Amino acid sequence: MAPSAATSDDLTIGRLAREAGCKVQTIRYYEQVGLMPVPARTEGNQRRYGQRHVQRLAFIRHARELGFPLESVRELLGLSDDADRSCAAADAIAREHLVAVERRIARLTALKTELERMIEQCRGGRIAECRVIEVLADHSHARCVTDHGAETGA
Amino acid sequence: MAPSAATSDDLTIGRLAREAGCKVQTIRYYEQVGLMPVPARTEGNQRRYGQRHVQRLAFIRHARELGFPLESVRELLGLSDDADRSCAAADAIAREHLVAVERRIARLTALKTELERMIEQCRGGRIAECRVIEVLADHSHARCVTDHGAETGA
DNA sequence: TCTACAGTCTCTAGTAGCTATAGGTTCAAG
DNA sequence: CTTGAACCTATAGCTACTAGAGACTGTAGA
Repeated sequence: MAPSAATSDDLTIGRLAREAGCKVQTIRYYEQVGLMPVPARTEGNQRRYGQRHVQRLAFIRHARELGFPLESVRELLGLSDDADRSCAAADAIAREHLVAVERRIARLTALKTELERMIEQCRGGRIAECRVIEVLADHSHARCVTDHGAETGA
Repeated sequence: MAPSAATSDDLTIGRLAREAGCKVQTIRYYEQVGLMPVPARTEGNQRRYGQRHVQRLAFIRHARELGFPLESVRELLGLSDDADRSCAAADAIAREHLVAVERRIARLTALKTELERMIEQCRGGRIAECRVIEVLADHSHARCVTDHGAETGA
């Protein structure tokens, strides 16, 4: 066989980013926090990547797209490195994440209901009679369905 | 009538926080970013609050609990100060937020489906055959339902 | 070989919305 | 007068990036 050029590290960070569909900065960030291994460098100090980097980055990005926090991604990566271990741990991480997602959905659904009620009741008059403002100003009179807790961010 | 003691500014920041169900730091933060008006101070430089502050903070907290970002809260507060204006603007803000919430629900529901599929297929063997790891490692084989975009954070 | 210029480098700061800590001061009760 | 809880300011930290400045590298064309 000829020496495989396929595994040589010849991808620039820009190309890797394009293949993974993420930003160059993001890759550098992953390296910084230890999710991506330190790559080879050219004499001019530029990073060069190979196939293992492509795969690793794909794994990370996919996990992120599924909403796993970086800390979980880190654990999953660690697990995936050891092919013989039981996959119970990976399963547990996925299940936990699923529960978290379900909680967020429930929370957002409650918010949605309340927002709909609020908007529906608005008759489009003056602020003084505005149902939206009114509800916000007075939680008790609004007799909110939920005691809507902490989920707030975008 | 007796001079109303009810409107004098005599609440400490700690008491205000307890009434609003938020942290002391949060109130100071709201003051810093201009959502809460600058309160009176004692000779010893401690903040003292009155009823208008209680109401304003309740408004803010309630809007936050409904998931409005601070920027929207700011606008809503501005609108609520002018009782004669049309409430169309307030209505628009609420509707926009509702749309955002609905988008997030849709996104999370797609994630939920995919996580469920992934977990369900896991037979609990070794990592090498773990469906969870496999799906993460290889997006194409996983034939994901969604091209699940950007919603990731907790 | 020289020159452009796109791409890369490091470092720093910014995003949202708080939360936590440090080190010091004030208030109210005993 | 003393104690201790609550208050003060200022700063850093959280997640997961993203954007920018200012300098350097790699490569294609003349």
